[in-house]
Amino acid sequence: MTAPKRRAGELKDDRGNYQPPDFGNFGMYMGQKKQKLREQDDLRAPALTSPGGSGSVPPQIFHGMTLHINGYCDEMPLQELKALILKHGGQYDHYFNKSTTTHMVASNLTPAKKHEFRHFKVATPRWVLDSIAQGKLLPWHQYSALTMAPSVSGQALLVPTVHGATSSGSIHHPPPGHASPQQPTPSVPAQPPVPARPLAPAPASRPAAKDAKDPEFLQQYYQNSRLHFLSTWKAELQAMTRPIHEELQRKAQERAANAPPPPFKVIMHVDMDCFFVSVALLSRPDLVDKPVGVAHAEKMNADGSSEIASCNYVARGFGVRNGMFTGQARKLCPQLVLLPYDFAAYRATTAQLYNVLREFAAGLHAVSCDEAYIDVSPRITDPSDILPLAHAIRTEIRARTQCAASIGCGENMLLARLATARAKPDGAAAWTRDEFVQALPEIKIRDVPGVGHHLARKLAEMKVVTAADLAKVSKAKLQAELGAKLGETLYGYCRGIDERDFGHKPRQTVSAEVNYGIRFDTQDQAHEFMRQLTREVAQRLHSVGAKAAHMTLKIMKRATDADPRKHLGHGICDTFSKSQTLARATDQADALATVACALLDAFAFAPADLRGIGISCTRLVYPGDTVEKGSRTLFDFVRPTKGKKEEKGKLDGKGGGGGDAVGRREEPAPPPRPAAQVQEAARAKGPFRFDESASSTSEQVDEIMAQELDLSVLNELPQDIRREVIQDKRREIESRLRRGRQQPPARAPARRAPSPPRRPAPANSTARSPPQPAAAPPADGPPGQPPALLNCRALPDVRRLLSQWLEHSAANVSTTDFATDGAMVGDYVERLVDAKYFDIAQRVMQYLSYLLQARKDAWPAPVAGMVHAVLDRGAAAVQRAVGEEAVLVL
DNA sequence: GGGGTGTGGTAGC
DNA sequence: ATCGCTACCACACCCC
Repeated sequence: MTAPKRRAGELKDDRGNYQPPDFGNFGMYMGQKKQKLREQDDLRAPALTSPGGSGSVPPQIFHGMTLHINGYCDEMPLQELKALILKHGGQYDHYFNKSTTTHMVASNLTPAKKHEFRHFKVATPRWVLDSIAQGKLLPWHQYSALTMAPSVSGQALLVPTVHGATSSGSIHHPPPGHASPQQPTPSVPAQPPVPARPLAPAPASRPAAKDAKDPEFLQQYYQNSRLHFLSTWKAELQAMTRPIHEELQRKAQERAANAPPPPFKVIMHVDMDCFFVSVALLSRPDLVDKPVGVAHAEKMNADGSSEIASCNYVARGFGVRNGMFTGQARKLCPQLVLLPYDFAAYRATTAQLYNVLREFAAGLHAVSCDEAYIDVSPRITDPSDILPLAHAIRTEIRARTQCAASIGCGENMLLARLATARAKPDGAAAWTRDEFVQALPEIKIRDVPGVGHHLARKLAEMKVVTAADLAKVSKAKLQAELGAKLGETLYGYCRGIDERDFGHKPRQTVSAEVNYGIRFDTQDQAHEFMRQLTREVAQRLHSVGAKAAHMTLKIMKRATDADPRKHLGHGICDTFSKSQTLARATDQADALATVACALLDAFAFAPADLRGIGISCTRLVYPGDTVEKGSRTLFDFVRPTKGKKEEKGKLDGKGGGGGDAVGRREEPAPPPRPAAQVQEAARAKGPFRFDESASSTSEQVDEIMAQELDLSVLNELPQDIRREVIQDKRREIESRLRRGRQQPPARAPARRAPSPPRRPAPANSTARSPPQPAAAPPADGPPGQPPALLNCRALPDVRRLLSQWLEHSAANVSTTDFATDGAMVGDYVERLVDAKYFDIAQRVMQYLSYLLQARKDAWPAPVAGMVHAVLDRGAAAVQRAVGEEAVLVL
């Protein structure tokens, strides 16, 4: 407990909270979007990225790139430079972010910065301007800002002018084809090697964190871990593609209404070929026909023990494989070229890939950053359509990403997936079930989905090596040997049967673990690391809008002294886990840390034996999530009945309160009423009805509980006693609240501390006059009434409806049909724009942005996601209508 | 037979 | 050096 604290969080880049100066009317919304969502923008706005769109668009030379401007720019105002970048297809990071920023622009860098960004692509503004002038992307390294003479004082301490300019080779970057295959090629060809380190410690740059004792370790580690990248990016992708999938399905169903149903199901499995390497080769075209791998490696030596994440087919020809250590790979292939990771570039390419997919798909299921399933059934009328379509998709992917993709096709995910193996590299293949069954002997059991290392060995013992062998085993035997479920699944698989579908479920787990660099001498160090890790987990919980009611600690403990090569790896370990139900659901790092440390101590392991630590949070609770299944969303209450627009909906009060732990009684269900009356009723009750009643009460109670209960004490109690204590406390607080609340606050749900100041109306608008009807149509607009949202036409009514709808959705996540609801509101915004009610559209969007900002802390992710989706649609509609890129690219 | 906990396997480059 | 993550599933075994 004596270890120094309170610094680990500081370096976290604060991606939120950034308000751009002014970028048009939608700057507010666009600017407030987290950078994290930039990929989502890309995913959602194909019009922005598709080449050959409208003729007036300037050449999108920075397409797929994300630039960050560091410090001042000598040549022109920053805003102007930024606008130029955006106009030419680039994205912009207000803050440098290692996982999204692809290039940095800087006129000059301090020595410390030079060191800090020594591995990064940093070019001068000239690069941007010259590229634009020439209408094409010039090689950044010819404009490297890292090799410019330092223009600030203090560099006398540096060795660099010598090093930086010459030995770094940045200015005279080896031209294509230069790399000598015989020599151990420097492994960082795409980026300028490291200038010499300052002799005196520069304040901004510190030595790389070695192990988990270092307070910077976690941050640095996650920035460099490929598996962390893969996992987190996958989770983000799935969250992003969920609404897209539902939108695609909705559209497909609409179309299906007046068209014959697709004659059969066609699923495609799209997979980029050796993804990391393909992306790396974009900046090293000279290496395309050389053996190349991607790995961590400053220098290439024979005993390198970093893992090769991805290698190209040339390298595979030498026997090099993914996952192999670099040293071993070098023995097989001395001329192997190793390139560094470039996570930001992978992100950019992924976004482009998914952009293509959504244009072709009627259903989308993200598997990873380079791999997805799409349902293309509606595009197929005859089996002979399948492969041409696959090739068309491949062609489009190549055009947009410059990388090769392979596609497998089949009637289900299994057939598609296994067809891909046959399609690779750079091809397409399709399988009917019969063809698949014919091919069983050629399918190695290890290639069957769900069969990993362990299972393959087990099956080999049963003399099962190919899928054909598998098919010979009876279902009973498979189930006896492998378990009921797995046996059943595999029995079906080797007959071409796969029941899986594109189910997109919300996340049930949020976890973080580190099994590398864990080296502690004292338990205090372990505790300090635990605090960092819980801080990380808390942040992730927060970002998905969940609290956790249960936590599991996973420990890897050294099993032998043999820690052969990877001296910071975990080596051979035993793993242990211990879990604990929390006194109440929380997303607070401190509370998580208290429990995690207690769990760790309960193991009583020697700190020096620890090799890995993981924290996993489950039983996630989203605000107001305690509703019983089967209740209805607010929209059921005003939603037109299936199929018919402008019909009145049913009123179903059951879901209204969004039952909660406090045990509030449900309201009796009033009889159905026309929507207009519903609106009247809603108005009478005032906005934020749901907040004031159920969820806010429960949140308030939670809040007070959090303050008044000592979690660490509570956790010492036996479970049943603990439950009693908690329930007593709850009752006490509730009654206290009831007594203290004579007249409920007008509209002030209890909220966590750091929420933005509440404002009655959207930011920029002048004082609102609530009861007024909507603004009149614009002078140049069409005559007549603006479009309505469920009979609400006037702006105040629309606002009220939106606010109720969102609060209700937030309180009923499990039963809300986000796709339908989001689509309905999205349609409304589009109709406003299409009918040229720009001012109303703008105000509606501003209001949504405002709600998003003010309430995002209280909203579960799907609600925020849905609002984002609506805003994205609105923004896209405005762009179409107004035809201005600059407004929106942000 | 309904709940819990702890363990282990798999997937992506 | 070197960056061995993370979500989900299924199971065995325990308790009542």
